[in-house]
Amino acid sequence: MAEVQGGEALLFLTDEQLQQGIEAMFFAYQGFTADPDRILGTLAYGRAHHRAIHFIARKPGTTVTNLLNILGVTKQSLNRVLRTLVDDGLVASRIGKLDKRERNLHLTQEGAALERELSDAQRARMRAAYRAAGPGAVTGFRQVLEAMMDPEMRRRYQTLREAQT
Amino acid sequence: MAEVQGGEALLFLTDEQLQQGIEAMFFAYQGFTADPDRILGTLAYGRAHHRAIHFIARKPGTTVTNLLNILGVTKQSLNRVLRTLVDDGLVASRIGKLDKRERNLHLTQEGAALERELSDAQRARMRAAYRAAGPGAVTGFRQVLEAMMDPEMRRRYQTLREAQT
DNA sequence: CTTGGAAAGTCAACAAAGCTGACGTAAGTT
DNA sequence: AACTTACGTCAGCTTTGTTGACTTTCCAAG
Repeated sequence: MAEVQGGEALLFLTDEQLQQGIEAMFFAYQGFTADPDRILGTLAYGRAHHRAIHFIARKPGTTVTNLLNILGVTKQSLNRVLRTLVDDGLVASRIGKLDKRERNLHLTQEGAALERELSDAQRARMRAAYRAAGPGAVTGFRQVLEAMMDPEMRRRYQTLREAQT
Repeated sequence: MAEVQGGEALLFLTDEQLQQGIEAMFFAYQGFTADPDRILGTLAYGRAHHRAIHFIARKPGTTVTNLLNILGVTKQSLNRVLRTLVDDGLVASRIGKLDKRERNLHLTQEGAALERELSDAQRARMRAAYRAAGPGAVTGFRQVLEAMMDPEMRRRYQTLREAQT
């Protein structure tokens, strides 16, 4: 019976199956970061810069504190990265209009160009993976990933989804 | 028609959808490593130690070079981690019987105990995510992850699956 | 059988990026 | 006026990656 197949996955979640899921995450994440890493390697930037650029592009005008919460690092760590990006003219940090303590972060033209280059590479891989796995798999993929997040991060992830620029 | 749904996911892969997949990977990976990181934080170990322990447990007697290929780091980087594990009595490094240049790596009782603690935490989260997402989602999850890997890594991943101790 | 190269592993030094703690300044809030 | 928040920075430490130089061991060609 077909029911056995589905039931099996739910009821007989062997340690071996879970282990394979864990290893799949590990190897897939390597692939996930491989293309941007290659591009960044040629410049003087790392993965931390990519993450900052990504989320500034995603939510233009976002504040430092907001970025901090999304990335889950300390402000000292983020500041180091942000400073180089501002100094190099990839990111503009403007004093907030309403609350002058805040800094609103935007990508400059140059920053947006790098963002596009990085995103294009990563999206191309994601697209290829989606295509290879098929439409049904995509839904499952997203469901499991979402369930794997910490509740706090899931909230932020969903917030990003809603705020589609 | 139901066909439209499936077709849509394939044909209308908007950048926005791909972007969400990318962000899901990012946030999910944070959750994926959160539990082991918490445990490791109390000890003097980090994520690199976890990875080494994991794959030694997975393939007892494996060599340093093999581990190197799986982890995708330099041997010097791995060596540092390995040395502390050996010094602390978590890993046994025995000179190879056939080829004395090789070292066969095994977990000691103490090492196996830590491995179990870490694995249990990570498996628990994976199990919870699988349960929450449902049996159908699990297949899709694995398919997309597998498609996202570099071919080289996919080969290694599949090798691990076959060699179930 | 020797010798020369390749492979496995180790030591040293450096870089990226995370962390904590302390402190300063400006701007809101009570 | 006192408190809090947002941001930036200095200093110092840790983990984990990198390259370069080295030893030991193995194997194969001469």
